[in-house]
Amino acid sequence: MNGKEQIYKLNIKESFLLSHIFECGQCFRWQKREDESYTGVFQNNVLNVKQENEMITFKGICDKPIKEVVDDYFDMQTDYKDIKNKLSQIDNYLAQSIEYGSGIRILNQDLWEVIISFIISANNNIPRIQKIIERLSKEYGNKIIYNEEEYFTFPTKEQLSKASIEDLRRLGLGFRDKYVYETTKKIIQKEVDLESLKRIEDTNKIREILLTLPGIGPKVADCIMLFGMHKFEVFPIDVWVRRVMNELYIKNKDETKVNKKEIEKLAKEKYANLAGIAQQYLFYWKRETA
DNA sequence: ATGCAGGCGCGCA
DNA sequence: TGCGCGCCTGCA
Repeated sequence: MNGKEQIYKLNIKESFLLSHIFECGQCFRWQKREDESYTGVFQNNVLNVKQENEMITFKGICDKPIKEVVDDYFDMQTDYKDIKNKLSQIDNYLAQSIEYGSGIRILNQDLWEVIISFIISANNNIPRIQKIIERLSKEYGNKIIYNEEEYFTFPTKEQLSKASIEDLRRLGLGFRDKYVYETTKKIIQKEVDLESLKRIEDTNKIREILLTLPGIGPKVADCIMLFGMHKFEVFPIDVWVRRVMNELYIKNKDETKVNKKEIEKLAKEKYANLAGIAQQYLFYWKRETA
């Protein structure tokens, strides 16, 4: 199947909008094209996705049947309508943000890629994060040709372990170079084994383990669990979420002084086991309307 | 041009 | 435990 283009069409009525999915902050490797379609690389796949009304066309190079690849990656088995109904009943603020980001879905991304990507995201801006990840992929990933263009897979941990701290610095990672280097080493040596990590149920236990990796603090750990492990109950708190939670509920004059514990408590009480999804709607709404 | 961007790790009370 | 600070880099 490798090397040959596959096509898959799908009719979706709701809870699927490419701009919401790719611009809610969960992924870094999807580029919008002139025709409003998006092209991206994930695992060993290069995909172009075009949405026209309710018809969505997926095409590209996959190492498995494209339907399987798409259904898994785009989280087709999860009923977002049901989730949105539940969350909308919590309060009007959330209902409003859900309406705004109604097409958001949490992608099933590769855990390893998410770990490295979110270490890179620390104190960084999105264009630069994207550029760094592209350079890493071009330097250490595998080349895939599609429509006569070159694409590069995100490097495996073995591929990335070839990079020295100096190599990483040269690729523009800045002070995160040593975090990526050390974390890669720890994962290669199975000081943290990603396969066994995936089998752990308790999110607090997973977080505890992730926090032992350099460059991973509370926010990055929660992003990794939400985007790389589909843990819907975690609530990553970054500046935007702090901002929106303060504005909606806490109303402190100085948002930078808002206690993180207070936000955590609020999220748990209000959103419970769907806090992570609520976070995505709130984050997207606040950031897009800022 | 200085400040800032989707935090982390460190040192210090 | 909790807080303040410095940090690579690129871009406005």
